[in-house]
Amino acid sequence: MNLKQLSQHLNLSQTTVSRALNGFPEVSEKTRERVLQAAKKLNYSPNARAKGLATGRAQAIGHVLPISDQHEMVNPIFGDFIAGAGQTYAKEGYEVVISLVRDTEQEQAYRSIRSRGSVDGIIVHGPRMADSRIPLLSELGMPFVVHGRASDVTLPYSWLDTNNSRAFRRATEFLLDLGHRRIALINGLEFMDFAFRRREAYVSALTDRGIAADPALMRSDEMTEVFGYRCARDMLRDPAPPTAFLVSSMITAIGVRRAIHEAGLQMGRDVSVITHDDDLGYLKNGHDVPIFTATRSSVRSAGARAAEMLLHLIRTPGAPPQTQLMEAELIIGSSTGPAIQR
Amino acid sequence: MNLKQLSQHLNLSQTTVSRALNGFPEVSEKTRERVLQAAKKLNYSPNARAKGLATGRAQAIGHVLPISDQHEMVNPIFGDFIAGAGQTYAKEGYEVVISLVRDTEQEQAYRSIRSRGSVDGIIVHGPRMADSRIPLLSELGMPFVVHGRASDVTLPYSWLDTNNSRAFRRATEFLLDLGHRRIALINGLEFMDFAFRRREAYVSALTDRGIAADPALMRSDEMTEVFGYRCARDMLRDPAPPTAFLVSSMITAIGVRRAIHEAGLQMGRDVSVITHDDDLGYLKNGHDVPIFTATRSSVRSAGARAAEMLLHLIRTPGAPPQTQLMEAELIIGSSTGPAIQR
DNA sequence: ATGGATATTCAAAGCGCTTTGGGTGTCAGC
DNA sequence: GCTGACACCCAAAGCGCTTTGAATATCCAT
Repeated sequence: MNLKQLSQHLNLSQTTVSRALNGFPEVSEKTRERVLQAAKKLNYSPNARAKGLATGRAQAIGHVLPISDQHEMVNPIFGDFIAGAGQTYAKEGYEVVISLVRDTEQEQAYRSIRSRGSVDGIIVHGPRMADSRIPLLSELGMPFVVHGRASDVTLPYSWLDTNNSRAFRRATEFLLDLGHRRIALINGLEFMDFAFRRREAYVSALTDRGIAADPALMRSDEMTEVFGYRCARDMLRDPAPPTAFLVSSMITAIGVRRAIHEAGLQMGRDVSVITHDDDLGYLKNGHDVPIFTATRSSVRSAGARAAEMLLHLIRTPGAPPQTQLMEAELIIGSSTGPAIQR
Repeated sequence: MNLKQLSQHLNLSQTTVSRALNGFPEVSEKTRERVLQAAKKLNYSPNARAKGLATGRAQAIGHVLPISDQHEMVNPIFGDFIAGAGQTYAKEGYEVVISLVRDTEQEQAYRSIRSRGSVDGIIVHGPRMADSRIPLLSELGMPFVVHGRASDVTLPYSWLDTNNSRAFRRATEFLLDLGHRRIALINGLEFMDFAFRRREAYVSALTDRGIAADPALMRSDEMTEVFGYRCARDMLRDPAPPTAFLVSSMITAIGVRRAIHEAGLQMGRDVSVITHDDDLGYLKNGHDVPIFTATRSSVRSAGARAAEMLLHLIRTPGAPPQTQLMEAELIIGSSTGPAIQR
């Protein structure tokens, strides 16, 4: 069923039917009603491609996921992010198109997305410190919002980020206040902006209390469970083991906990752990009592908010860049306690 | 840059340029070369909407994710599935369009996807036992592949599934062979087809050995970490606790492990655990030594395979439905051991 | 030279929609 | 009765591509 058929069925012109469906004022209420009825009954909905071609709008948002070469995996927070953004999109009639792009093909991918014109805007995931995608998208004149920030990019752009610095500073200070002096940092890949900021905050919180950061206590890699396990296992075997771990994701923290248990220690008593918690739907940090002391920031609401920002940019051409910094809560769980001399 | 501009630039007709770019034989090698050069230099790529409108093909695949009303979450295996499928799609020049759809809006959503025509085929995720989407899509004449199966649907359709029955039967028998008699099943939601099959297999494996399944040892819910934790905690407090757990996902199994530790027990010695393992990139089951004894089946390769099947269906109209059953490996880890009388 | 393949190119129609730039009919005001 | 304003509706152009049906150029055998 297409517009032509529908309009013939109604004995109206395509113009009138189109206008009736799109809420234009110059069509009488009576005919509009008639058109809407018929459209519903005949299950008509306009062809997205034709509509897009005619209007120049795709009614779709692109999410470009950098795909990790090592693990061929998609960042597990993406599902929740899209669940949040999806709400907003659905409300406004936008679709989501995703492309998985390897690092080596990034630039080409963005250019071709641009010229294919299949999306009206883009959410940039996983920004690096000096992310070339940002100047590129600016140059291409395509609306975009970055989930995160790129510390080394100077030109203005829209972003939505968690206050990683403050979160990790507070977490570090919290551990210091508990008497911990040897605090390990199990971080994400440090060319990722969020991980860089977290490390900076951790290091400076230590330095401010007169403690030099010990490179032996700092690790950085993709945030898998196994990575957390290995780091913690190795460090706990050290003659001078850490008394606390600061971890960049729940999944990694679960690996850390596994290593702690395996070493015959008890988390929260013998060794403390603080993790960042993205508040993923399937991986809640306990229920009434949190498992981990954590810096919590919901990635689902970040998704919803980023989507709103992007839709705003799309609808208001020439709008100035939007930015938003979301604070993380420090949730006190049972994984932290006073430092113990061993 | 569009076709018209490009063809003017080259002093050729749009026809010739279009044909040159799309590899038609009736254009001389010399001009083809010239066209390709220019297209590259001027960074031309055809407008997807216009191309789609003209050809009737969208060059896009729809992934419809049922979104859980309770947790507003996207199934965590989705990321890996799409990572697998994405490889195949990218190779063949297809995009991925995803829609998040609530249960209540399923039918409407599929109809509108159909008539909007923004995708050429659909992957159906999370099939229920009597899934109405399957007859609907058949009726709409839209190519689709189901990730999983729907036991109660009789008409033929294409699917790709893990052999859940065999996997869970083997796992149950493995535990029985170790002397376990009180085996708990921590399952997914049992209106989901995979969960139903797993339960059937578990029950019949027990029955075959003369053991009646104990309803007190069977739970079913969304497969979160907290769910696993609660089930195990409650069951372990019971006067007649299970000596083994059969769990439907790694994440849930991690919750089970947490409850076991919290009860002061040791997994693999005091209590055994077998879990299904989707082999997610960020949640590998250990490295050299598996953490859990597990039935393993890679959801990433399922994605890749399902994508291939779907593309085949799209390209071969009238092709008979394709089906594929993937066997899960039984991986022996350190979470299982002989039953202990307590 | 000439007719017929063969190779190469092109103009124009069409995909399903929106939007421009009129039409027609009705009615109040003079 | 005539004009202008207003409400309502329509034919046709255009979005950027593919594809049909022809036209032109080239070449070989006659």
